[in-house]
Amino acid sequence: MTHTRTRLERGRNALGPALELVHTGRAPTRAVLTTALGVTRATAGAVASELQTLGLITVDSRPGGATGSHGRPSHRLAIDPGGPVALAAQVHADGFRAALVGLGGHLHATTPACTTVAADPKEILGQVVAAGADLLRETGRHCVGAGLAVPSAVAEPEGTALNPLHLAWPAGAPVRDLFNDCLAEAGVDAPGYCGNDVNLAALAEHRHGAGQGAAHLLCVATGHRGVGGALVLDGRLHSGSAGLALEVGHLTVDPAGRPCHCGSRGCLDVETDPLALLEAAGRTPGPEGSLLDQTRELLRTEYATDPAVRGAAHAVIDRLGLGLAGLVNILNPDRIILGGLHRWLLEADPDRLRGLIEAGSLWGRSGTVPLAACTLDYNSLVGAAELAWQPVLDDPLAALPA
Amino acid sequence: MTHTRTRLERGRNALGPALELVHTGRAPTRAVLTTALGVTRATAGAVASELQTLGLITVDSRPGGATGSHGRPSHRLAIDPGGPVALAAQVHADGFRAALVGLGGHLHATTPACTTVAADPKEILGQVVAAGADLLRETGRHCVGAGLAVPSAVAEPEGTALNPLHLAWPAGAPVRDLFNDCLAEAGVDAPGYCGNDVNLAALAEHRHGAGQGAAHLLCVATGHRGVGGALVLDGRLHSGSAGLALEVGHLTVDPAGRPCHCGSRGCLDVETDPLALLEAAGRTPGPEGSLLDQTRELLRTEYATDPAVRGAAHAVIDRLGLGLAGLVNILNPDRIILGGLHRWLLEADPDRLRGLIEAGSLWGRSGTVPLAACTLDYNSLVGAAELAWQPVLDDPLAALPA
DNA sequence: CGCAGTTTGTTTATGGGAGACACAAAGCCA
DNA sequence: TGGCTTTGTGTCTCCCATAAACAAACTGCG
Repeated sequence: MTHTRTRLERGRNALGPALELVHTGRAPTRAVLTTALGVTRATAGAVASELQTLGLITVDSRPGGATGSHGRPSHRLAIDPGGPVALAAQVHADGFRAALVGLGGHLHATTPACTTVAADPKEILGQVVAAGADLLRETGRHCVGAGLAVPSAVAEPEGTALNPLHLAWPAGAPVRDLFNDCLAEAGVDAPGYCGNDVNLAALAEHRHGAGQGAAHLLCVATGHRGVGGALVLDGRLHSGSAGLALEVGHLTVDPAGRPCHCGSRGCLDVETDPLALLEAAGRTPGPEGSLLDQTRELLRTEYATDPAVRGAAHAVIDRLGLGLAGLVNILNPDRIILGGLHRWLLEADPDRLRGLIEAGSLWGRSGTVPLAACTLDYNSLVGAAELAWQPVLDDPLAALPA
Repeated sequence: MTHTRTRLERGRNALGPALELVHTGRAPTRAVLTTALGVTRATAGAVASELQTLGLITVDSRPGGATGSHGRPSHRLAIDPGGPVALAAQVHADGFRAALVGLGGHLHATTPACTTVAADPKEILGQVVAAGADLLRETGRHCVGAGLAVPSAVAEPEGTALNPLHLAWPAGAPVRDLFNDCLAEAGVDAPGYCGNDVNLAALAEHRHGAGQGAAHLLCVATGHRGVGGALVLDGRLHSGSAGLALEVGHLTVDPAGRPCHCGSRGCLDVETDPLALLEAAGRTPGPEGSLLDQTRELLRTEYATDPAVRGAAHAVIDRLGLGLAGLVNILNPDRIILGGLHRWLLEADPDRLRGLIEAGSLWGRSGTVPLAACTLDYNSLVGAAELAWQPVLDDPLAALPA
């Protein structure tokens, strides 16, 4: 059961990589943990039991069922469902939401979607943090940290929101500091981190969703308004030297297109977001439901029957394909995942989009560009939690006092 | 002088990082090596003397001159000028060149520029390798490996040249295999590596030139024809999942511009290369000298006096600025360096180019984008040598048999 | 049922590499 | 010349990981 004393008390070397392997589902058993870490069985055993005593994972020595192969069955490794959690928060154009997320990207609790919006960031952040703190109180969980997803580029290392256009916040709002203030006021004793929502969604998808195993993952998504991008390189989010990478919204995809608030015309931001599709289809935005939901319904119910809808979808797909081809030429990712409306467009006509990317990129002409849909629910929330989990993944012993 | 025996014979842990620090000029003395590695003085001393016995660096315990500060003077560390070399080779639209490059990016010998061109890659590679082998014979140096720079994207892991348009080679030519064949035939017993010339130039500039210290370095350059780009992230070349990243030549910078061989119009490739500047200035390419040299002369002698030349330069600068702003929005580099004609354009009017980038990028609007010129001579050759040196930098003991 | 074969977990002995520490060396400055 | 500062060197020790041997648990077969 337990190991010798001398082993249990020691350091911090392979612990982080081992926890990350379990966290991302790449080490379901102790045997594969051994080979994935490239260490001996003895070391892997010590590391696993150390993580177990930290309360982070469970080591199940009685699999019970048949293993399907020869030899002694390996111990099952899993995230401890009773372990600590991270507080995740998201604010967007239509409201906010909070959640508790454990290791492995497991959602333990979520608040219902709240539709309050306010021009004062402190006000909204106070509400979402209070909602998260309530969840913590109800569940009695230990909280390792808190993460916040915002629909804006977040400058590093300042932690300021540079272009929160769709929140009507002041540009340059110090979201990270405000978030930490709200955490302190709500009695949550944990560090707070902030990031762009699409960046965090990409991170979550890379670790737990459609991006698993990709070395260079590109994610492009449109939610309520505007278009965001993200790049995960070798497992780490590439947010640029100042946190401003992958601001893909202003790639030009139609030189004669709509004017954009950036001063140019035909930007991805205004040519491929939900409003663009509705307008191209000759529809006016309805009063209820978000624009994203309206486009989803439109594609689901009328894409097959209404030529105008189909034509509009194709036009938007064509512009999206142009933008993605440009990104592929610059980044050469080995997987592309699409979220929001872009996901529905991909699913409406995958071949059209794929063909455009392959025709428009050097790489596409020489092979197949793997294109997939985001699959995770609440991926921005899960990604926000990843920010809070990162110190634990980097060094579990240092990050957990116990 | 020498250390205790037990220390000299051991492993391979801090050796690589230490050699890289000396190689890139960031560890001029043993004291700063100690702090840069974050280890104790004892460890740094053992590592330095190990590298010395390997014949890679010199450790000078007698500085002689005044140190300018208190305390015992630290031992000087330098690349051993008598150490091994890498064979570097470059082929381009107008010919080829070979060189021997030591650690630290030191050029030990170069062949004169040769203007032979041929549609058969094997023929040219045989000639350039033979020239390099002659240099090796003349100098009697030990060769750790060979690197080749080509003006084409090089697909990894195949090692094939995907778009050697300006060499009139067949697309998909297996350059790395051909290069290794030529090395073997020339009696050079060393592994051969290949890369894109601009990528390798960026790598060289990052380690020894204008890119030193940059965490996210973007390099854009135009040589004889076309435009290339490169990105160095955290000290490693980012060449994408298949070696095809930073194919920036086909960013659209003028929707109504010249037709491009890629099928689109107004690509960076055809709007900002030397030919584009000459045409915009109303000049016809002269018979002698490369197009690059002609544009350099034009800018040097007539930019200040001829309004047509100035207007043409400004037009090209404007398009380059548009392309760079797009790249900055995607990559958010903390330094941009320009080579070839782009360098001369930057030096002709730095404020104009800088202003365009800052106006056109989210990051630029919030701060200063560091923009600089490439400074290294033969940076593609030095970068090609870096490929060959990389195994030594990663693990000196494993890479050097002695 | 028992045994060979296979794979995995556990224990013990061993060793390499880096840190802590004390001391020596080599320059400044008064 | 003697204090002060910084750096190089030797010794001891500890920590982490490995190797090797053994034990455990399952499959499949006769």
